[in-house]
Amino acid sequence: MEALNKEMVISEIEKLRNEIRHHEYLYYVLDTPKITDAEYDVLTLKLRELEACYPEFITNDSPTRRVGGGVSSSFTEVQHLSPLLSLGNVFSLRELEDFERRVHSEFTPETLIEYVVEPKIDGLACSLIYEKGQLVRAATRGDGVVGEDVTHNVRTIKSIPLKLRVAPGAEIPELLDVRGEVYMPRVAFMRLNAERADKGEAEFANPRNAAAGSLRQLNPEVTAARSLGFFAYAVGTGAKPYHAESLAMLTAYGFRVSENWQKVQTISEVWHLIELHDKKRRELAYDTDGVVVKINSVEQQKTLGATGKDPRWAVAFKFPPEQAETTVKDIIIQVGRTGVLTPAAVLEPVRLSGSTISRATLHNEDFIKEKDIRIGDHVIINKAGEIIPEVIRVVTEKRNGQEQPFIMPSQCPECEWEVERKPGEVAVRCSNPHCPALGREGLIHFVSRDAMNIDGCGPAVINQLIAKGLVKDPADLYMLTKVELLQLERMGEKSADNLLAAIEESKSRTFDKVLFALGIRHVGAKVARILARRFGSIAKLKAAQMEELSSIDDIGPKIAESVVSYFAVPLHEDLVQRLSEMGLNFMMPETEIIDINHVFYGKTMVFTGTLPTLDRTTAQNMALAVGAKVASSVSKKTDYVVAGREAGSKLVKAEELGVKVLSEQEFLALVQE
DNA sequence: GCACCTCGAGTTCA
DNA sequence: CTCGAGGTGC
Repeated sequence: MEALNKEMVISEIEKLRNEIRHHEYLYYVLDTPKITDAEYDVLTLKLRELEACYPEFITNDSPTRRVGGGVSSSFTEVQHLSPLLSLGNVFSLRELEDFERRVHSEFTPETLIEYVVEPKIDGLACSLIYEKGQLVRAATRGDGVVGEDVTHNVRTIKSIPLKLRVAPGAEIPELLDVRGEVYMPRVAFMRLNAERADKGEAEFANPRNAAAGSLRQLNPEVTAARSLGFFAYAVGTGAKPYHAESLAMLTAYGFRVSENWQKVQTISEVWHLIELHDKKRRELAYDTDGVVVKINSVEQQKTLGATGKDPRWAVAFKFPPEQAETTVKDIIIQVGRTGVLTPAAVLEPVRLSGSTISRATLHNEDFIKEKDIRIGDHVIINKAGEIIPEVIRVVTEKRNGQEQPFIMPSQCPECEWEVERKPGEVAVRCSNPHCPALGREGLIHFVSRDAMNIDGCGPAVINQLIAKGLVKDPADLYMLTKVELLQLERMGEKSADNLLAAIEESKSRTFDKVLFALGIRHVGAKVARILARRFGSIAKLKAAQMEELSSIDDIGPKIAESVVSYFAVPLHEDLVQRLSEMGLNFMMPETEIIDINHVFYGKTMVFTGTLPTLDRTTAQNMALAVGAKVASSVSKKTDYVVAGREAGSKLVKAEELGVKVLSEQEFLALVQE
């Protein structure tokens, strides 16, 4: 009796939930509501009451549970199941045809290639993970590999099903990784900005920024009130053999998929669709910034592969960005930490896609010459990648003859030294080793996030420290006292304590960071790490000669020369000495040092088959940790193949080529030596 | 010697 | 984000 009753309640609740889910689907996904808002409210209220009576039957996928979990204090990082790739951009028919040519060159002439063309929503990419049909995690794109966990906010988006729509009896996928774009409809954006303006809060520049800001709310209730939408456009894990099938599957599972996608076979058809999308984009309720063109067949996608970050099987055609016209008031010169003189245009401030632009980089002398940019010119600017202002061209018809051609100064604006331009180089340099710009910019680099990461020490503070004569080089930072800091403007007790603590804390940075912070030419974050791990200590690095350095992978003669000549300067030697006395790390932890005598050092290794105890990534990481290179296919350059069960063709090839084959056991024994 | 990729360096605004 | 330049593979 008891059990029967319980089942009746559950079935009643579930029936109600499904009804609500269906109405949400009709309203938010299909845009064809069958009931009024009031009727919808009645249904949800009824469900809430029922759930309140039987809290033990509340499930996480219930439509009443979109907002839950309360306010959190931060976002955690999550690794994507497979990377969320970014797409290469094309801006013209010509570039689109180049794409077509590249694709066709990989296949025989008679191969049928189908393209799927879909609008590119201007929002932010997210990955939604469904386990057994339930939404369990949502993450932003981040750097493509690791993103931020925004599950609690994404749950509030009503066009995202908390539970996949699966027909009764149909199979529920174990794991599904849905990729799509979270966006804010234009109406919602305008309403939000109006509200913010009323409250005297800063307005968002565009719907995309608003969507991003809304998704990064710590309180999901705020997100829920922002009426965000979601378009699904791809499947990671769980994809079908054809992209078009994956889209159809997403539609069936209850996602909103752009209804305007089409499958075509030629680039001229693609171009035709792009023109159509461009014409129609103003009529849509949301912003689009282009059109995505993908190869339909996943098998063909795999053949094409990826180059670095971008897949070779898809491109994003970008609509021409917003432009603005303004005048060049002046051209100024900035001196960077390497002594390069960089010209910048001072512009008459102008609004452009949400912000006011007053400056634009002009890169170098050649750029100005090529575009013939003169002081007083009218110019067209846009924002490259929606962020960085760029001068596109001069409006020559508006010239009146008063414009001043730009002449690169022959002296450094900071120290009046003669500047030089080496043959074959674009950059003009001030080579005064005591140029104040070098010291200042060097310090700014030293404290920057990827180097010593000293918080509360921005350019404003650095400039004051130099002006007051408190700091001349990075080592002086570690001698600062609170009394000295309090002399600075806008520096109170609290900020001074924080800054001192941040400086102290920076002493824990590892050697590779310290090496990068020194700012040796051609030694960026990556190269610094390679050098730090290869030599282990500053003493060994200093002792290294040209040949030894340039024999290292990724280090060529230029970098080697730069490193050797850096340490040959007494001033630099002295700096390193003092920093070392201050307690900075000039040694790599033992575990991070690469042993060049290790059997696998510099060897190319391929892992294949199922290893008995390790998973493949772990094994590969172990190999990388001792300085091996991991490759995916066997060639005559391969030194070792580590093979597990069901190793297949790679093992056969290794045997053919006479490459040494190791078992997991042998690999482990050798790697741990 | 050339093509391709990766890295370094400089960059804007809120 | 974009450019130039360094490094490497063909």
